[in-house]
Amino acid sequence: MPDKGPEKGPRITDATLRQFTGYSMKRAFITIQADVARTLDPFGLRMITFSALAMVGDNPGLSQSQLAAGLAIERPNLVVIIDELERRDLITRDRVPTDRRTYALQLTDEGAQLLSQATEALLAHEERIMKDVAGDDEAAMLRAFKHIEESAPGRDR
Amino acid sequence: MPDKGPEKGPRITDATLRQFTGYSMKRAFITIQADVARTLDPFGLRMITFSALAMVGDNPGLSQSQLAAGLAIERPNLVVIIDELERRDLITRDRVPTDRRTYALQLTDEGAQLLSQATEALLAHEERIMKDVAGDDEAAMLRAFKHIEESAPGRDR
DNA sequence: TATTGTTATACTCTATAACTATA
DNA sequence: TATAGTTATAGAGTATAACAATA
Repeated sequence: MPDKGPEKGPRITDATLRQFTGYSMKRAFITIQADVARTLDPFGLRMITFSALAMVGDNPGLSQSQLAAGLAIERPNLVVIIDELERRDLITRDRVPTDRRTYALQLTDEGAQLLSQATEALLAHEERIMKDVAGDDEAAMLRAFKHIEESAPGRDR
Repeated sequence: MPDKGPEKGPRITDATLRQFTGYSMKRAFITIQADVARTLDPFGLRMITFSALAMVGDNPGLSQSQLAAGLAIERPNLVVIIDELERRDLITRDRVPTDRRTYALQLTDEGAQLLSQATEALLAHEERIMKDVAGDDEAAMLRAFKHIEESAPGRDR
């Protein structure tokens, strides 16, 4: 026996799992997710609270139901998220006169400023994570994502 | 006002979020994840239990610690997974004489057969989900995943 | 009757501390 | 003392049922 190399290494193969796009995508996604979480932490934001801020910023005046649908989360789960963002004076819940059931969500100036800063930080991190990915490959990946999303059977949510 | 179109549509934009690869990847991943879950359900498997079967199949005799590391989950969480697979007679926990602390995990014949059937079903579904993705784009996407994973700061887990 | 926001609740996934038995 | 497997537990994230106010 010549050399077994470092005795401790797990030396595990994932050959079968590597056949599946979903497996590779999960690993890449976990990497990105962890980096996003680290990047947003100094702003007191999580992925979901940042997404909520961004979507309210893009769609001022939308309702909680619309936002929940846009974020693909259930309405009850959005309530606590909006509670938190409102408590921090990042968004406002404005009553709408024509339908007193709904709230019109708006960013405060402070919310818009935080969103802008967090967006900038995320873009910088994204650039670092994608630094070894060829520009053509990134474009191809985004095309693939679009087709995958469109392949969903029940994509009416 | 000419035509407002269907009155009910949310008409929400995610322009800001679409700047981020992580956001598009999350949506694509959720699509795939849901399809994988539907596909594995008839086999009584979840994504994580299928992955455990596949990795034991590729690495017969590995320990629970090695498997947990390979699956990137914590050891305590693997225990219940192995409990379940063992109870269903899909894998065995064999004592190893040289180190009585560890178990050597093996697929049973039944486990190997179920793994084979589930793998076949997953590959068929994968083909359907990727049907509109150009072959070059799929290869580019997988290259991108690899670079993203390698960009992780603390990738020593 | 249906919808918006809400409360309560439950289930899954994930993470950590601490124990036991072995080494 | 260190490690493998285990137990208990806690925290996220996510999902459903049911209610009050309003349409």
